[in-house]
Amino acid sequence: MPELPEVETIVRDLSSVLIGQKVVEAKFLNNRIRENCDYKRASILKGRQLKNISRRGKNIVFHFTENIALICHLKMTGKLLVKADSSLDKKHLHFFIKFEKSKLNYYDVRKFGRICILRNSGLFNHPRLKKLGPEPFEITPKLFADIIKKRKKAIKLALLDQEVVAGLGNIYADESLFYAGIRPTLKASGISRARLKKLHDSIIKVLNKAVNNRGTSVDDYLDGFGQRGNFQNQIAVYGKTGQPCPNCGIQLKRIVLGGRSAHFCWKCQK
DNA sequence: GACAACCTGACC
DNA sequence: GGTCAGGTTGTC
Repeated sequence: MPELPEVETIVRDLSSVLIGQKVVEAKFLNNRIRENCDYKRASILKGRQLKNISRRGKNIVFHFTENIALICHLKMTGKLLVKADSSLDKKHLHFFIKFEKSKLNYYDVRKFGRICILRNSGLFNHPRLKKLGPEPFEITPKLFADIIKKRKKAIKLALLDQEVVAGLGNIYADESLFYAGIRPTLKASGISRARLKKLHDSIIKVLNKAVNNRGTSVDDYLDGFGQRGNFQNQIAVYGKTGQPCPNCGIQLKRIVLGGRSAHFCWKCQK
């Protein structure tokens, strides 16, 4: 499940190979993943050069010459690989861009992911980018606390809300709350500024560590080259229900919050 | 603020 | 055969 560190890893992988190359061919093989944007046909990309690839929250943005951009959100099971992976079933290949020297393939078992090709002028106003909160790495502890203080819902749900902070998902929200010693059910607005400073610090540390480990392959996440990440070996609480807390040793708990599982230590997180 | 919907594969 | 996984949108 790609969150900020996984998406960041993919962006770096793809950038190292694809930037500067011209598009030879591009095609949607399944229209379900195509969003209704400016351009329905991927062939609009033909002949254009890839200038840059960037990340905003969990979105990947490809910038082409002549003011064309492509936004991709991987949702749950989307994968962008710079070459065909023989271990992935071809029936899940839904989009591709053939460059001069490389081919970029989009696989998605569940077809939740979305790809949209649009003019640069509309990029900023795309509904998925427009409403995003700040990037965790670009926010001061004070501003982070200001934003959280305005939210009345449970802190875990505030962290998952992309309009609050962009890029956190279930794994890193659980991990950050564990290191900050904060229970996921606490009302966001009631948490002290001192504790929110610690939470901000935990988020930065966890995300940095995960990026340095090329993401978490707890399920089926693969980077841009089809390789698994390494952070799953360093997870403290996510998916560890019933296992001992790495801090105090009592059994970790799982509750359902906002329809999603939250994993935490009953003793260390108050 | 809760919850269904979108999908499929993995697992019981 | 039923349940679960979770990012995001849409609906009540």
